[in-house]
Formats: sequence, structure tokens, C-alpha cells
Amino acid sequence: MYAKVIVDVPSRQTNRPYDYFVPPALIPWVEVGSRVGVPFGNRTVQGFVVDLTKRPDVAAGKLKDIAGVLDAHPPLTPELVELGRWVSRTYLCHEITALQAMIPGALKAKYERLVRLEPYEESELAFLVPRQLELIRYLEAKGSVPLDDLIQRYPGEGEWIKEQIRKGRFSETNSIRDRVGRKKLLTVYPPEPPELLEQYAGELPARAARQKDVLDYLRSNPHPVPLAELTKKLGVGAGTVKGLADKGWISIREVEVFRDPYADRDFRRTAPLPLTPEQEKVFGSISRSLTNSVHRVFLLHGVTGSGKTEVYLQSIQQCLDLGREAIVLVPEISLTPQMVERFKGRFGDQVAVLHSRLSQGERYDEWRKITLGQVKVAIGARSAVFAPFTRLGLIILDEEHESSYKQEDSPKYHAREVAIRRARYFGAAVVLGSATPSLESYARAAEEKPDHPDADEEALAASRKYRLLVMKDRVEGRPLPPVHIVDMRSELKDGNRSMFSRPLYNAIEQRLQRKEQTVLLLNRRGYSTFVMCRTCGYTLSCPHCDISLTYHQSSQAVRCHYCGYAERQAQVCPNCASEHIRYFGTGTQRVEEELAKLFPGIRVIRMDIDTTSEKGAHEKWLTQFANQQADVLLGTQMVAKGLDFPNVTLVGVIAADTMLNLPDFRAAERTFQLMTQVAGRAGRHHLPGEVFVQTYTPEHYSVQCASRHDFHSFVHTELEMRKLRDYPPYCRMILVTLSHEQIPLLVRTAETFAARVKEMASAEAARTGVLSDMEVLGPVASPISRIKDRYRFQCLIKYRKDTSVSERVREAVSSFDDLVRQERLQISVDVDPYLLM
DNA sequence: GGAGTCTAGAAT
DNA sequence: TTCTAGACTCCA
Repeated sequence: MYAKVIVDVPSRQTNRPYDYFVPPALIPWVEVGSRVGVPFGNRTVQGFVVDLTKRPDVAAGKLKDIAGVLDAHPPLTPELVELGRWVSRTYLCHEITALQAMIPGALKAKYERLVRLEPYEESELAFLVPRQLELIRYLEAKGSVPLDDLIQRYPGEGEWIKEQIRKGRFSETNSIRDRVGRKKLLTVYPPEPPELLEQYAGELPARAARQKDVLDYLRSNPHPVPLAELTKKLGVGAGTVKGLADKGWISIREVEVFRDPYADRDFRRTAPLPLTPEQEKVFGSISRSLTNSVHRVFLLHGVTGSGKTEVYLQSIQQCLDLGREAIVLVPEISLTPQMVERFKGRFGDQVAVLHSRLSQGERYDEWRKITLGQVKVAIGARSAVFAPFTRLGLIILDEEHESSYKQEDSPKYHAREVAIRRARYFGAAVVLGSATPSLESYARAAEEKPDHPDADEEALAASRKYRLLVMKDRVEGRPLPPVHIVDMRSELKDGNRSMFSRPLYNAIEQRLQRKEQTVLLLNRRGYSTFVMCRTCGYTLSCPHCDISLTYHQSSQAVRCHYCGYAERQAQVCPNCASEHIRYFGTGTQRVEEELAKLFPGIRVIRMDIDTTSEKGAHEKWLTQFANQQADVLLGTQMVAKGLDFPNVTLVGVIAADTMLNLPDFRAAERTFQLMTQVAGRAGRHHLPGEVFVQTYTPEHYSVQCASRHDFHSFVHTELEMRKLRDYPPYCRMILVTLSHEQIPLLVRTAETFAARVKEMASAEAARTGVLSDMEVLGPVASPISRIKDRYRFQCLIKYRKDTSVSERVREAVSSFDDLVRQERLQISVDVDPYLLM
């Protein structure tokens, strides 16, 4: 038996399977999807089995053995292995990179080189310097030591150590270790049968009162109990219990446990709520496709507060009833405790929760529950789309339009596309839910034609279009809150230079009097932390990147967000030596200060990157706000999503248009989405809500449409714009960024690259007789023209129908292989990019 | 990605 | 002619 293995070496040359012999002892363990250790070159690396075969491609004599299998259960399924190949081709990355993205970070291999001392003669030590002698003694005492540790402990002896290894005086072994182990818990087991406890109690000397307590406890609770729990409950030391174990009366064993981040929380079980007629209709469509097991993509356009979550919950229930599994994807930022609570409340411990706030160990354990088949539902951010289920029936993407579904580093996949691909494999349903669907999705969605439902279904399946489902009404008929647009230009003209307009100021004051609560939103982008001299206007920027430095109040330093460069905060301007250098805190900090000035005594909770980085901080602030321990919740995007507080009657957007001026063709769409989302936070319960939007461009259609809650007009106008300027959804794009330390070489190469792509397309056209509709824009300097002392140029490739464009790009990129190696040129490819930086 | 190997130019 | 640094190649 032989296995094809993708090895953990991300390079062009090793981006293909290698054949290995499976030793007979390992045959039961090696499956497609297994994680194995294999000898590669002169070391051992991790790899994934992607195929099993009886006839290898290479002469059998040349093959090496698989060194070992790393997990009891394969971390990947055959379906995921196949998906990995698809991801690597679609998004142009190495296959190993795609496979690694599917497993938790805890399983990323940690390679260790262990050094051990070989037998030697005392006389050989005569020539050593004292330091080396010390090193020998250390090795002797320790047995084997990781090479890195040894070099660190004895700096300057690195060369000598290597020489010893070369000469065979030290032997070297490689090991692959997981970053996180499984958690073991010492557990106390009563004897078998437990009746023996009576007898032991009798034998116990009278002075051993503590040990008697332990025996008594076990007599009344004859079950295994964690040692820590027992000692805490009875107030005895671990030694007391160990004493009993030493007598052989009870036993203490290590038991593997899951780290459960929600262990100490009780979730109130909830029953399904009655559905409104609209919800009923939507649920009916999803339910039909689940029952028939046909793959279908639904775009669920439901206004904020229309009860999408309840539809999700009941659809999942239906999916589980059919014996299948479900994945729920939410944007990282909206994976709030409230959200988790709803799912845990309905499905209890059938749910695994995966998000970035968990420790690596917790994440691994939640994920392992899926591989071991202990849960049926996974809820999490982007990467949860790879949850290793084998009977998937339903994938839900909530807030489908969110840009966080697109991964920004390799593999640069979009969770929506991966979800659809997986669902097609399983004959599963996908539900894309949003109050503000992305234009890409909306353009692909078609409404049901009531007169020919069946014929319509077939046409839909053939065209790969989405089925549009609409929910226009809010639950219990609460109206959407009125949105007031405040023109900040006229505020300025009237002499108001504060960041609060008079209408918003008055509204906040009113809430304070009425003891109601306010949510204030500040767009982070365009308002972030920077350092500027008020005398000469000089801004501190990174010496290695073309970007301004950001100020971190906590460490009193300025930092570069891209390369990590940091310097201490300066007292005077480095340019003109003026003392009027101003450290602008985060935008939210400034707003907080101003609030305190305008409304003395106001209680503000500020939520931004700074205040929520700590584990559990997010939850703590929201609980405080829910308990009305603050008047205002002030924050960045994270306060716009999914929060639901009955006492909030006012929402203020400080500056609605900070994004509009960014070089981003989705700027209008993002502005509209954010405003619509945040407006939905007000007046969700019996108190009526109100929204104030401050802006310098009140006439912009994204602001206007959002204030009227008018999605259709917005989409209409925006689609016109996109068509006019030839942007998605009217074309597809691939962004290729080239970077190098020297501009002349970079420009030359980028130009050759652009020409090469065109060349390859016309060669292909000549071969097939089909003309390509591809066009190549650029090369031009990237908006961030330098990062880590490397200049950056980009080419934007647009196309509509030509399906082989990514293949052409791949060819073009690989034709620059020599340059990449020789000149340390870097080429990065982003298919369907979100950021054109 | 990493190590052994090849090769061209500099030091001897 | 020997030494050494950087490029090249291969890994099953």
C-alpha cells in the first residue's frame, strides 16, 4: 500500500503529491485526510495523505516509509482534501496552504531538532574550553535537548555544536509536535465494587480523619470525580487523596477532557417561536430543499429585526431531524455572547463554537468535537466553513455582505464561494442572509415565478442562480426608526465646531433625562490614530512603509501597522522641533473625551480594538450596558452588528462618510450597509427609536437611501454606477501585486508581467478560436506603495466570461519563477479581491 | 523550506 | 591551485 502525500513545504517545486510506502503496522491508521510525518530530504516533515494507491508513480525501491500517523482520527475528510485542491486552484495558492487553513492552528506542526550526546571517552574532553565542557555536562544530565534551546543557552557555540553533529559526536533526531496537547485531568476512581469502601473505612486508623472524609464522600457518590473538585469540596490536600491511592484502595487516572469555554455557563433552553406568515413562507422554501436533499442557494433578504435568526434556528432543527449537520457562519465581530446564547439555548451541547477569542487549546477541542461526531452544529467565523462534517445538510452565512468573509492572506478565499462549493458536493442548502445583500449576490438572485414553480426550479439550477427570499416586515410590526440626516457643513457654517451637531446633542441630552440609552458609532477608518505636528503639519510615517504611524496610548509608542516598526513617542516635532505635536488618540477616545466635556457625569462604555483586546472584555462591556450601568455605548463597527438592547432608543452616527472617499469601488455599498445595520439597533422593543446621521455629503445616494431604508433604490443606482465604471458584479477581477526593493527593476518586471498575461491570453485564443474578454489594467503603483522597504506595483485583471483567466495568470506568474528566486521578487495574487491595496 | 552540491571568482 | 560565497537543485 502506498500513499500520496502533500508535504508541509510551501514552494512551487514541492506543490505536488509525493509517494510513500505505508508500513503494514500503519495500514489501519493511514486514510485519505490523515496527518502523517514523512521523511523529506534529510528531515521529517508533516504532510497530508491525499490518496491511497497500489501502484506508485515512482519505482518502489526509491520510496521511503511513512514515519508515523499523528492523529487517532484523520483531521480531514476525503471531501475536504478534494476541496483543498479546488481552493488551491481557484485562489492560486499552494495545496498545503489550502489544507493547513482547514485545521485549527493547534495542529500546525512545530518542528524540533533534538540533540543527544553519543558515547565518548573522557580523554576526548581534554581539548575543550570550559564552556564546551559545561555544555557536554548539560547534555549528559538532560538526555536530549532541542537544538534551538541549546544554541540559545550557549550563544557563540553554534558552529561548534554543528561540527559535533557533523562528526557524529552528537546525534540528531527530528520530531514533529503539535502546538497544543490534549488536556488531561487527574480523576479519582472509587474501587470496584464500591462496597469495598465500607471495609476500607473500618481499616482506617482513627487519626486519619481527612482520609475518612474522602472515603465517606465516595461512599455517598460512588462515581469518578476530578481530583481538583474533590479536594476543593472537602477542603483536603491532594496528598490525602494520594495516600489512599497508594494503599491501592482508590485509583487516580489521567482522563482526557475537553476545554469547554462555556463550561460554567447555563444556557436557558428555548423552544421554537411561532413564525410570522412571512417567516413561514421562507422557512417552507428552505425546508423543502432540505427534505429533497437538492443543492440550492437561497438569498434571504430580510430587514433588520425581521426575525432571520429564528428562521435559521428552525431550518437547522429540520436539518438535524433529517440526520444531517449544519454550519452557521457569522462575521467575527458579531459573534457576540448574545448570538452564542441563542444557538446554545436551542441546541445545547450539540453546538461547537469556533472563534478567534478562544485560546488555541479551546479552539482545538471545540473543533475535535466535530471530528469525533459529538456535535451536529458548528457556529463560527470564516474558517468554520471548513468544519469537518461528513453529512452536511445546511450552511448559513449570516450578514452575507460582510467583507470579513474574504480572507486577506493566503489562501485568499471567500467563505461564501467555499460554502457553495461544499454544499454542492453534499446536495446541501446554503442560506445567505442579510438586510443589505452584497451587490454580487443580489445580482445573482432571482425571484420565484409563482406560475411555473417547477420549470423555474430547473432553470434556476442550470443557471446557478440564487433563489431570492424576502422578509419585509419586522417582527410584531415595529416600524423602522426614523433617520435624520444632519448636514455638518451647515453646522460648521453656523459656528458649531464640535463633533456633535446640535440635533444629536439635544437628542442625547433628552435620553439622559429619560434614562434611556444611546449607541454612538464612529467609523474607524479615516479617523484612526495618527501623530501630527500642528505647527508644520508634518505627520509621523513609517521609515519602511508608505503609511503613517499609529499611536498606542497603552505603550506610549508609535507603531507601524504593517511591519511592526515602533518608536517611543516624541516630545517635539522631528521636522520643525515645535512642541505642538499632537497625539490623536483613537477616534473613539476623542469622542469619549468630548462627551465627558459636554455632558458632565455621563457614563460611557467605549468599545474598540483597545478596550476589547482582553479575553472576555467584549462580553463584560455588553453585560454592563445591558444592565444599564452606562448611558452611552460608543464604538466602531462592532457596535453596529447584531446587538439587541430594549432600552436603546437613540443611535448616532458621528461621521457617516469617512469611508466614501477611500479608493474603493465598494465605498458606497459599505456606507449604505453600515448605516442600515446601525439604524436597526434602535427601537427594537416597545420604546420607539430614532437615528441621527451626521455627514458632510448629505446628498450622496448611499446616505439618502439608507435614511429612507430604501434598499432597492440604492441597489438600482449602485448597479448603474458599477456598470458604467465596469466593476463587479459586471466583471470579475484578479489583483496581482509585485513587490521588490528597487523601483526600476520592479517597474520593468511589472510591465513585462502585464504583457505576458496578455500574450498568454492571445496564444490561448489562437489555439481555441475563442477570443478572451480579459483586459489588463496597469501596472500602477499600489495605493500603499511601499511595505517593509519593498516597493509595490499592481496589475488589475478584469474579465467577464473567460473562465480560463486564472489559469493564464497562473502560467504568467510561474514564468517569473527565476526572477522570484534570483531577485527576491514577490508576486501575490488575489482572486476577487476586496481591498485593492 | 533547507541542505547538499555546483561553479565562478578571489586569495595564495 | 585552493578557498569560499552565492546560486541551483532536489526532496518520494
